[in-house]
Amino acid sequence: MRSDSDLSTPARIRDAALARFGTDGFAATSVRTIASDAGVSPALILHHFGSKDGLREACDGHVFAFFQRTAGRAGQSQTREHMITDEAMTLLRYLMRQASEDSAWANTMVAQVIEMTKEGLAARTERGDIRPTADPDMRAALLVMLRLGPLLFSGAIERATGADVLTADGLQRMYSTILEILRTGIYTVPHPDVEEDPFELGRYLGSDPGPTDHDSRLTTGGRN
Amino acid sequence: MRSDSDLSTPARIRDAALARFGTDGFAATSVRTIASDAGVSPALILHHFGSKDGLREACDGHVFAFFQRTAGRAGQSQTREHMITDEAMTLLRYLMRQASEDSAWANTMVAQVIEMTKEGLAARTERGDIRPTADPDMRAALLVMLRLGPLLFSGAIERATGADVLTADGLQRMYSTILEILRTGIYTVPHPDVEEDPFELGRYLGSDPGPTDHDSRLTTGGRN
DNA sequence: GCGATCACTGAACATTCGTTTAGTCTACTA
DNA sequence: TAGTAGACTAAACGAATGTTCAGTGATCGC
Repeated sequence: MRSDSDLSTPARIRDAALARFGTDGFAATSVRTIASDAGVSPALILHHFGSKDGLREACDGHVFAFFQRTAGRAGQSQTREHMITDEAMTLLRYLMRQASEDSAWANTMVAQVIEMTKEGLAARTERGDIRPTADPDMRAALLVMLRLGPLLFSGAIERATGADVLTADGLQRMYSTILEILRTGIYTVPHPDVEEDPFELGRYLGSDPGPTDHDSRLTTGGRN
Repeated sequence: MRSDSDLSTPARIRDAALARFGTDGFAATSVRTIASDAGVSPALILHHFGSKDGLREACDGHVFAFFQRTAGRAGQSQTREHMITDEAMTLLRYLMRQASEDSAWANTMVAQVIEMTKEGLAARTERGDIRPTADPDMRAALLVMLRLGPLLFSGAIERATGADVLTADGLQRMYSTILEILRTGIYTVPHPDVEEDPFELGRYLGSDPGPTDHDSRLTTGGRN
């Protein structure tokens, strides 16, 4: 295990940026915040990376390089361990955050992940392990979303389930349930009546959690 | 169909804010942008809502009121239509965006959606329609994520599948595939060997899509 | 007609933002 | 040992941010 101080200064800055961009988003994170996290001056960041955008590109590059590296070890893993390391989780979260903010690079990257997932599923379908589907692209996309999307909603998921999916324990619990769903689905029969669908949005909302008086302003009009 | 000009000015401002906050996020959206969208001066927004935060609370309240209203019509829908209206989609996207930005209100709201989904699933499990599960909370959370999470990743999904999940057609295609997964899962046998899991992250990444020179800065050092 | 009220705006406010500049300190090289 | 290069910072820059303020014009009750 390397400690933060073992890293070069640019790498320390980049890691601080990755964490902040991943949790708070690009626009909501200031250069000064990253500088403070990394223990350097704001000017040094621009000295090394040219601009805030340049820093983001360095983050993109680091994410790509990391997965490029781990991709080389794919299929050679000796363990049954599917767990994500803390480092990979930070990078995946950054990637998904960037995609949610519609970064062209991140969108293409996620699309590639979906593509490779589709290919993996197709290969196993040919071998008979995986069911064929009417829409392989969409199925692969949804499976990637199911696995990586929750990284951006850890707060809501924790409130609902008590599990923090950003920790190893919570992630394990999530993966178990994902596998359960992918094994048998959720219906007892393959062709259920979906009319009474549990996702009908109308029945979704309960009591208002907020401290706000909400729409009242729209009727009382202004405040002067 | 009402047009924008039929709405009161505060409502028009609020709708512009909902759209912008939902697509770009709260921090990345300026009061001036919303004012321009709504065709008013920035000062008027603060006249009606007090602050940018007050405007967000009004958005929260509107989202809550909308679903509170449609919840009253739950189970009474005469059609088999599970489609989301454009308005509901905008509001759901706003809600998920807020949750992804860790808004306490949105997190609680999404947690409530998960809770009600869990209750719906439990009731149907008792009737024998839905399989029991070892982790009802997590399953409900994942189903909600599967359905609503993609609203924040429409760009990546479109790049991978060609379907824009923010339109009725794309959404229909997504829902069909979700139902397919929930009917039978993806495995041909209920207890597959998950060691060779299609989600293993190592095999995920292909060629770099970016125009960036990436990590090179970290080794060449600075730019001066 | 008159005062009050309220929707609404232009201009300015203070703060924060990303960025630039000038300069210090350290380390290596000739 | 003089000189150069690069890591690094304090201070300031202009632009953008959220917000305030003074004021205009219309509407309404009296």
